[in-house]
Amino acid sequence: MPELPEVELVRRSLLPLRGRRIGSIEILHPSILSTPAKLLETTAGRRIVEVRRRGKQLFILLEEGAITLHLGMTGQVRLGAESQDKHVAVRLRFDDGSYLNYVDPRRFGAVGYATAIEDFVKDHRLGEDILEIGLEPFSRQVKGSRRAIKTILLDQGKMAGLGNLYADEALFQTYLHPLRPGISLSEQETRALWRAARRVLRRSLSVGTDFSQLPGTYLLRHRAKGRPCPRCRGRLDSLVVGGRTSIFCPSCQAV
DNA sequence: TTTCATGTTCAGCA
DNA sequence: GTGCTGAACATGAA
Repeated sequence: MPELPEVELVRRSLLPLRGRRIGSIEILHPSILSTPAKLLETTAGRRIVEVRRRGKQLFILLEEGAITLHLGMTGQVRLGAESQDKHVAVRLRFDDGSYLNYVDPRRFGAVGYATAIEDFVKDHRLGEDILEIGLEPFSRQVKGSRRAIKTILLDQGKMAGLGNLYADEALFQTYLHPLRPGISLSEQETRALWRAARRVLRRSLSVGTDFSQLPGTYLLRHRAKGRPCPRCRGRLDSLVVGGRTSIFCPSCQAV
């Protein structure tokens, strides 16, 4: 599921929950809890007022406090009936008898309780949302570091929302090698990257994150080592940066 | 059977 | 303090 566009779709799907009151909370896989179960259970009886997102992090705002939700690598939200899936980690029952099932086979996700979004953002050092960040702060983050640009883009404390796939896409569209030190980017390259990152996320959102509906020139449609680059037909290559596999075109994205 | 995966965090080390 | 690597978490798909 989870990079910014996928999480944003989940946020939108949760908006109809506004106004509903939480009846009870069932915790089936406690290992995904990021705060004590007791805290989460105190939300029983409270009404949902809004659903917000910052990067890949979701906040279900209540009359008081918020339920925090991160989809990890395989998290899914299923609304409606009570799911019997063995991977349901947390289940909320609402006053109208409907359910929110949080399903997460790998259990890398996290569900918890926060008093306020601002506290959570501070505690988890979450950077500004990549769709919200202005060119100036983006540029400061990029040019203020000697680290590989790919690593900077993935650092949720610098800017929140880009994951491995969309970071590669933004670099591909900007002809930048993933290992280029942030500090080495020109003004022009930095601006192009800022634009590309936002463009790519919005475009994916506009097609409901269905990659097959993205333009054929997108790297996302061809992400595999050895396959032809959609621009120059050269062979795509891979490289591990910051522990993640980067797919790039060695000829379009020269160091 | 083995490898790899759209994420995050932490220990260890230079 | 900076920054890199590897491991850990747990499961399923190729």
